[in-house]
Amino acid sequence: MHAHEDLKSAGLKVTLPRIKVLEIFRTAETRHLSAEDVYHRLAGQQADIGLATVYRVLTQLEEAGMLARNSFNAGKAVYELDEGKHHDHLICLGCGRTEEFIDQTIEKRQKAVAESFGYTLRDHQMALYGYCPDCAAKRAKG
Amino acid sequence: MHAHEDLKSAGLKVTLPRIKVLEIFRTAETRHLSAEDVYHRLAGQQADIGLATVYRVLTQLEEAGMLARNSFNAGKAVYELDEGKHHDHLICLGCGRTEEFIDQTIEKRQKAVAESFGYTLRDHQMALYGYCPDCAAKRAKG
DNA sequence: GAGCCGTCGCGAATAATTCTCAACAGCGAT
DNA sequence: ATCGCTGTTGAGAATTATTCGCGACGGCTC
Repeated sequence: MHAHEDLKSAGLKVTLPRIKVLEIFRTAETRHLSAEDVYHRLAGQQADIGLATVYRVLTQLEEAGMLARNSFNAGKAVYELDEGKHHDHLICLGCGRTEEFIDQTIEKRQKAVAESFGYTLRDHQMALYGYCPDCAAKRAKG
Repeated sequence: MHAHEDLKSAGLKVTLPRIKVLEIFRTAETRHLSAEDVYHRLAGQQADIGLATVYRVLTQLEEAGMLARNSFNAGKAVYELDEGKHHDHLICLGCGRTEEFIDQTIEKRQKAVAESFGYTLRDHQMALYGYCPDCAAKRAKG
C-alpha cells in the first residue's frame, strides 16, 4: 500500500522522486500518464524533479513491474499502474477517452495463432480505435 | 501495375520521388521498410531524394491507400504495400522476423467488444511478440 | 557518523519526424 | 512545344520524445 514499502520490496532505494511518482499515479484522476504529464504534476506541487529523472523512474518502475508502458498514439508513451491483470485498450479517436477490457476468446486465439507459426508467445499489444457514443453523435450532425 | 498509373488514379502528380519509392516497395526483398530504409535504398541507386521528401511521400502514399503504416518497435514506423487485405503481425523478439496473419475469430470479437462499449470501431492495431522456432532453440541452449 | 554507490538535476546529445522556404517541375491551357 | 500556376522538392533548421554525461547529493550498510 505505501510507496515506501513497495519500493523497498522491489529492491529499489527509497528516494523522493520514486515515492512522488508513484503517488501521482495512485491519486491521478486519469489512469494513463505520459512522462510529461507526470513531470507537470510534480512541478505543480513544489517537488523539483527533473524530466530526465521522471523518465528514469518510469523505466525503473516499469522494470519492477509496478507500472505498465503503452504506446498508443505512436510517438508518445503513457504509463499506468500495473495491477497484475493484463488488459487491452479501446481508444476514442474523437476525445481520446480510453476503455480497458480483456477478452478471453481473443487471448486464446492469439496464443493459438502464435503456436500455429511455431512461435512461443511472450507478449502482445492490441488497441482498438473508434468513436465513443458521444463523439459518434457529434460527428453524425457535424 | 505501373506506378505511373497508380499515382495518377490516386489523384497524385506523377513525380520521380513517388515513382521511385513505390518501386522500392515493389521490388524490395523485405516487406516492411522504414523511412530511413527507403532513403538508403534510393541513395544506393543514384536517385538523389531527400529524407524529408521520403517522409512526405510515405505519408501521401499511405493516405492514398497504397501503403500501410505500422509502428512495431515503438519509436520507428515501418510501411508496407497495402493490398487491401488487412492483417496483423507476429514478430520475433530475437531476430525481428515478422509473420502476417488474419484471424476472423479475433476480428469478430474486436468488433463485438467495441460495440459492447457503445463504440463504433474504425481501426485497430495488434502485434504479437514471441520467439520464432530458430530463436527459441538458440535461447534454449544459449 | 563515514563512506560507497546508486541517484539526481541539468543541459547537451540522439532519434525520428516535421517545418520553412526558395528553387523547381508537373500538367492543363494556349 | 510553350507558359504559367500550383503543387513538389531538397537542405537544413526546428520539434518532439527520450536518453546521456557528469559533477553534486543522498540513501544505506557498517
